Amino acid sequence: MKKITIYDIASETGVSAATVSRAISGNGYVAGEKKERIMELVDKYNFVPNTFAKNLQAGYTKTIGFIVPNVVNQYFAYVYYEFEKIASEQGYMTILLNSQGEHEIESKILNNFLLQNVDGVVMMGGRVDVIDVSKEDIIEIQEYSKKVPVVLCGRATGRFMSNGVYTNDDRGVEMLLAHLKDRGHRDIFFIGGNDKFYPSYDKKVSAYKYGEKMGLNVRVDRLSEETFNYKAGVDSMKVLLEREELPDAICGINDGAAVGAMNAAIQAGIKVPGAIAFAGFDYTDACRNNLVELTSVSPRYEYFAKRVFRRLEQLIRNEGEGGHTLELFKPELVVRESTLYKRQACQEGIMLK
Amino acid sequence: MKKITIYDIASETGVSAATVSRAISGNGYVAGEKKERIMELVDKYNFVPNTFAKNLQAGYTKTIGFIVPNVVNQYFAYVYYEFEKIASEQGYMTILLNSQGEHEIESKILNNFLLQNVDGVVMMGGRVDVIDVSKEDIIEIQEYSKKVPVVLCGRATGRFMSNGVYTNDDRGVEMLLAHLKDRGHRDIFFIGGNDKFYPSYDKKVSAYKYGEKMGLNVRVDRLSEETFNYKAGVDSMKVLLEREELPDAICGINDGAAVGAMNAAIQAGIKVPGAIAFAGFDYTDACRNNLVELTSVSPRYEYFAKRVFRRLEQLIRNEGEGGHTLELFKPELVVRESTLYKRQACQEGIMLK
DNA sequence: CTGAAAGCGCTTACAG
DNA sequence: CTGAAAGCGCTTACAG
Repeated sequence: MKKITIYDIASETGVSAATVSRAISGNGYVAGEKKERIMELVDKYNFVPNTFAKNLQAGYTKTIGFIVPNVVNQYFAYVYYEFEKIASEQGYMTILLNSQGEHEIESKILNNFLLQNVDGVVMMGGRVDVIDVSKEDIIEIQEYSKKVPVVLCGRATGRFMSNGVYTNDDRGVEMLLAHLKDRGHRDIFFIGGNDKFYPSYDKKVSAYKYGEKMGLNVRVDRLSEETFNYKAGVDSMKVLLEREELPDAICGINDGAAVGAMNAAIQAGIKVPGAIAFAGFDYTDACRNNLVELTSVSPRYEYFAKRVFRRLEQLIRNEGEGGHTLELFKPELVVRESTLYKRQACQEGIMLK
Repeated sequence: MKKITIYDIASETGVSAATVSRAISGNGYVAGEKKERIMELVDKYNFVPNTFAKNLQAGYTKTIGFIVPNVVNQYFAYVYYEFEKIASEQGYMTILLNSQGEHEIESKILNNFLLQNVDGVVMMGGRVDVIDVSKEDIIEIQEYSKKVPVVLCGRATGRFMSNGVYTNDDRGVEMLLAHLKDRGHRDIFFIGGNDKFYPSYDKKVSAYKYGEKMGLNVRVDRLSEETFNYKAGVDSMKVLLEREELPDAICGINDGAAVGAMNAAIQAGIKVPGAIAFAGFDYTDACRNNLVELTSVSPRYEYFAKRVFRRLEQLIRNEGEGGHTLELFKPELVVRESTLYKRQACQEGIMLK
């Protein structure tokens, strides 16, 4: 089964390859009657022009490489989903690869993207977020960013001399604390995460900063070996339950941790919503699929993904400012049942609208 | 900034382009000293051979197109994650696109994959699972499967004259019912899903079949406008709670529905685990991230993905049997807390190990 | 071990 | 409106 080419169509129609090319691509004029005959054959043979030959001319691939630690994590799945949607609309295909957050795998993927001649690369997680990156990991990205347009989804991207687009976590924490304060909460406990990753560390710093500013009693203590998952929340809550006094509100480093803590509290017989407020970050499905719906800081996935795409396309087109830029955008606080009670009202058992 | 080519390297080294090609690709002999000088320049210029020119020769892309309705759904995320892992190991890149289950989007994606010259295509969800597909949708896949190797992840793939690799849901239902019977349950209720999709419809048929075979009182009734999510479970449970008598066990069409039902039961003050057993399908994180861990039928993602990849590669290499094949494989029952009690023991309030 | 040359399949000024 | 021809950047028999 021989591959059909533009030449086969040309000879069968009795025209030149150039004319066939024009007829198919729509660039240039072709007599109506000739065009019809050509298109008939295209249909008959299911002819599809060879992209390589095409790209060899064009010099671009309309392909974007996308790295996440793991799509199974819904945070990354949402960002990718939205990104793919806008990229597809703009005629780009997206290659999604999972790095498992491992720097060697990242390197391998980056290299493969290069060999694949992707037009641009988006990278999330892994070394992008690691506070204590090695010199080599930094240099690799610096060099890489010279070869192909790169957008890193993270806050600390200046060190890579690359471009960053990310949620303004500082604002997110501020909004959440303001909301909790408004509900009358004073003792606020942050659980989950660790100090190795910026998204986690930054929230801690912001929590203390705004806690002080707002006159709240904020405490950040991970309380578990686990870090970014449900179990981290369960473990942490169990530790807290041992203590003489419980906080007014508990914030998880992400929704998973928050829901874990909330469920552990429920299991211990604590009235939720009510006796303790709970909140998380990321606004994943975990917020909804639970006994009590969780208040969460949403990165606004669609908007996020669009900003990433827009920046990447600028770079691909060589538009916009050169050098490396960092764009941070404000997240959105989604208030749900878990923080519906006012501290006061809660003590009296009254639920607010 | 001009693109470096093999010719630039050649002239700067004073050798022919052919020699540079040999040095870089490793095909053919090159004098050690020349090779060194060439590789130095490759390093200096960060030279990466143009894949199009390469592929134009080779005739393949080492690229696979993968369609899912939505990666945000963890079932698909797990399959993709495992597939990408094995595909990457074998030197393939995977393009992941979301169809939202819409047939027009599927068509568009399929066409783009063709233009992209992918070596093969994997398709999940959408029309693959729809019982009442249109003639056109069927023909499209039939024709498509002639142009490029395709593996459909579904049970009813014969109609597409294509290749199928899928979980044996019939066995899954059988295993689950056998387990529930073993625990002493007789009245078993299946909730969620609908009759439009095979994975849902098949489970219903199997449930009745094995129910009868095992002497169980099986009932399948979706009880909700919602179908495959948490809310379907919550709604269904609320309906059941209105009835005079509750079943011994409730099975959700997937984990989400099962957890929704379980949570609604807990909220209504029913003792879980204990008074009612709960189970789901897919073994997603929802099974673990909950007050009570859920028993679930796992598709064994890694194995699943490997079978899909293996079959696709056979097709790409033109190995294995021609014609269209359907491979079904046995899932695995993962037993957890939610079905730990025996019916009898539960009535007496004793938990079993 | 190495170079000249043809070829992969398309596109696009150029000249009519 | 159309054809001949060069070119995109690489690879690979072929002949030394």
